[in-house]
Amino acid sequence: MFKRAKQSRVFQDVVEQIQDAILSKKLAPGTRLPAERDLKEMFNTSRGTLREALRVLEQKGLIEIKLGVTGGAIVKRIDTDPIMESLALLIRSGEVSLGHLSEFRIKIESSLVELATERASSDDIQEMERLLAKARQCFDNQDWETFLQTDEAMHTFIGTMTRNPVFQFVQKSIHENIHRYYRDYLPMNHERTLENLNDFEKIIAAMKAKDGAAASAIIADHVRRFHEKMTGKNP
Amino acid sequence: MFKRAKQSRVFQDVVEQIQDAILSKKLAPGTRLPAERDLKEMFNTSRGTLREALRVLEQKGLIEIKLGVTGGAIVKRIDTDPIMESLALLIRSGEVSLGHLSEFRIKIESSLVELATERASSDDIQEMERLLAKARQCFDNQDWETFLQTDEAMHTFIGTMTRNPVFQFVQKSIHENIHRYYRDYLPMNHERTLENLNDFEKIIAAMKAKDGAAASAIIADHVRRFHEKMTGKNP
DNA sequence: TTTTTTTTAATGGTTAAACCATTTAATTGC
DNA sequence: GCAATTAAATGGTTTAACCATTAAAAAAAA
Repeated sequence: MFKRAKQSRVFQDVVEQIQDAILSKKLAPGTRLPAERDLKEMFNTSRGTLREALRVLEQKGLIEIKLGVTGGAIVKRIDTDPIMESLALLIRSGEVSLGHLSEFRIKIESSLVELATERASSDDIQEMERLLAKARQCFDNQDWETFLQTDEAMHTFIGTMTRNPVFQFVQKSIHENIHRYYRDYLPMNHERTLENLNDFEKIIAAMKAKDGAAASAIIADHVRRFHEKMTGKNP
Repeated sequence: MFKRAKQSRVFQDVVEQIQDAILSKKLAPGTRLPAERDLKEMFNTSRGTLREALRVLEQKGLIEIKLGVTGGAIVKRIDTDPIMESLALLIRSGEVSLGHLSEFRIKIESSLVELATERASSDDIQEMERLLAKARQCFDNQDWETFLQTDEAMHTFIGTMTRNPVFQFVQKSIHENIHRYYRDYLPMNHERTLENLNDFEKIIAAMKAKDGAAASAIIADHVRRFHEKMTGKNP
């Protein structure tokens, strides 16, 4: 029913105070906290304990610590990096497999493309075309590493087009982690590259026509082919 | 192109060594690391620096630190708690709104229920019925707090039924964080409670019939009603 | 003997003071 | 003016001691 009341850990109290100040916008991103030697006085603690608190805040992605005379703890804008780092740990530990990830991707990515199509501005579509053109160039140059990067960028950008940060971070997490395997397990080849290019061309066309259902169907098929190859190779 | 080679931070090196040992299963969950005073000798560092490393590992969810004579750093089984903590930070900071979350939920939850229906064992369905019965009891007793808990447990359990940890953690994250708002903004009332009970009754029936499409349609409607009420009240 | 209480020892948590390494700004010398 | 040097502030690290918590061992009581 109840949890223990007080952890008897001073550094936790310091973490909570600074975290609350950041979350309540009392400390804006970019703000520099006082120097360790000053903070330790404010919190009436030792420097070691204060530093443990700063370490935790840094790991949470709330502050960034810089060296040198103008250095110190700077309040960061909260982003999805810590989530992605934790997800990467789950994957590295084997708790989550590539099969799990790509199964999830089949379900989520068609919904995501549909939403992106509804909300796409003409600028968004231009950006997609720019990325596709870049991917084509990589194909011509046989620069598969940059091709993979551009492929990831296209998927991530579709996430951005949803205007919903939840979709954005899910999409970014999934693709960042899938591409890690991708590079390791799948030697790039021309067929796959062409498949990808053709798929994206069709998706952009559907987006221009505001045909969410069509865009959704194309990406579903695109992802399913990928899933089958991956699970076929890594059962 | 390149990142700076060495951070000149000793504790980072300690973090990486221990993290790698855990991820490569050289240190199994439940293993107790040597005492701080021994570890500091092994890494040839000071206790303060070593403790900063342990703090980071603790925050990453890789170890748990206990007090007392049998205490110390114990290797944890990696789970989704750190991801959910980070997501909660994103939400608290305002980077993610309830509208964002529930829009995502509409898209994901029907896929999730469909998958759960495909994979449901008879034990799973029994557990769902047990949870529904508990929810009914809360309704009779007008115990809305426990009702909300049970509602969350049912949604989370549907995630478990997918047998896919990605769906599980997404479902758990979403609902844990939605219910936080739920409690704050929506005074519980009989209509909503009855709606929820009826929805779950239908979903369980569809699961028994292995009718994923039906189960999916019911949950989609269930979530959509919730989304409309929430976005209506929090525009 | 069994139970309760006390003691003990190992562990993490904290403090203090000093020194090292990095970085930028101020100073110096040309 | 410009380059080299110096100085100062900051985080990073070390050391040595003490405090607080916990569970096992020992002692006392029943």
